[in-house]
Amino acid sequence: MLTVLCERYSSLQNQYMELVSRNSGSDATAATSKKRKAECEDYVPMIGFSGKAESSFSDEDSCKKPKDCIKAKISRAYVRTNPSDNSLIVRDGYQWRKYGQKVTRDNPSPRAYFKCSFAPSCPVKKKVQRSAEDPSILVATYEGEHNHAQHSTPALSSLSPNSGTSNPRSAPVSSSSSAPTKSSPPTVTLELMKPTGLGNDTKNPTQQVDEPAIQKILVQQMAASLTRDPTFTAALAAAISGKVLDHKW
DNA sequence: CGTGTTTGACCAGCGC
DNA sequence: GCGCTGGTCAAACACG
Repeated sequence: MLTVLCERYSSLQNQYMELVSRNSGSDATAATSKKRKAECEDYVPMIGFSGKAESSFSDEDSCKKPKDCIKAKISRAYVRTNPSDNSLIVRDGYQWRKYGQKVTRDNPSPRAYFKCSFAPSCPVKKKVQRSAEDPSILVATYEGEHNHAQHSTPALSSLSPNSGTSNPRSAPVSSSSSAPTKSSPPTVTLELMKPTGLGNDTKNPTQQVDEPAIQKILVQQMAASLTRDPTFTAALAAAISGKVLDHKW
């Protein structure tokens, strides 16, 4: 089931990338041309899975005007959530304090403004808004870099804008039942490996598992531990139903 | 009582 | 200069 899930995830991601690349030439540039000075990023959206996402980074190659980008590193993360969930909470391992919310012109859903709880010593800010195209996707824009370590849910470290892409050799699935904040309900994180990480990446034979039996045992153990977690099954059902709906493009 | 959220008001940048 | 818009402030409020 996980393999099928990965394959469908890959194909859906490819379709989404195609759509984005098609639209980026016309709508995106027109829409961003009227934006203010701070919005100088180009984005390569990467949709995550089951409420979590891979971050996309635009620090070095996106800013055409260096003067606009000196003050803060800007990155953006796309997070898939349950569309019925109205909260603008993106759990990325850091603790945030909300200081404002605003309805913007180009998007009917409100935009929430967060500061790192370590402010003012940590200057990082975060903006979270639902995607206008797909309400199930939260767009989190990070400004600045944390000058401290994460202090909750290290399992979500791959969501951090400063941590980069998660290591494909790390555990592909992690569950987190401990809520870092009182307002965040317990969730299950499903960080699926990309297809290249499943052992069929011929470019990097040293990372392949030599013994299929070990792989099989690992998969069985992961599946057993996951199926024991009722929150995982609920989250998986929600993710699959969301993907099915997304497929009707 | 301390901490975090909500929300209206205010401010600054930008285009006309 | 004026109006629009995004971003921030801060008092009021909620909650444990």
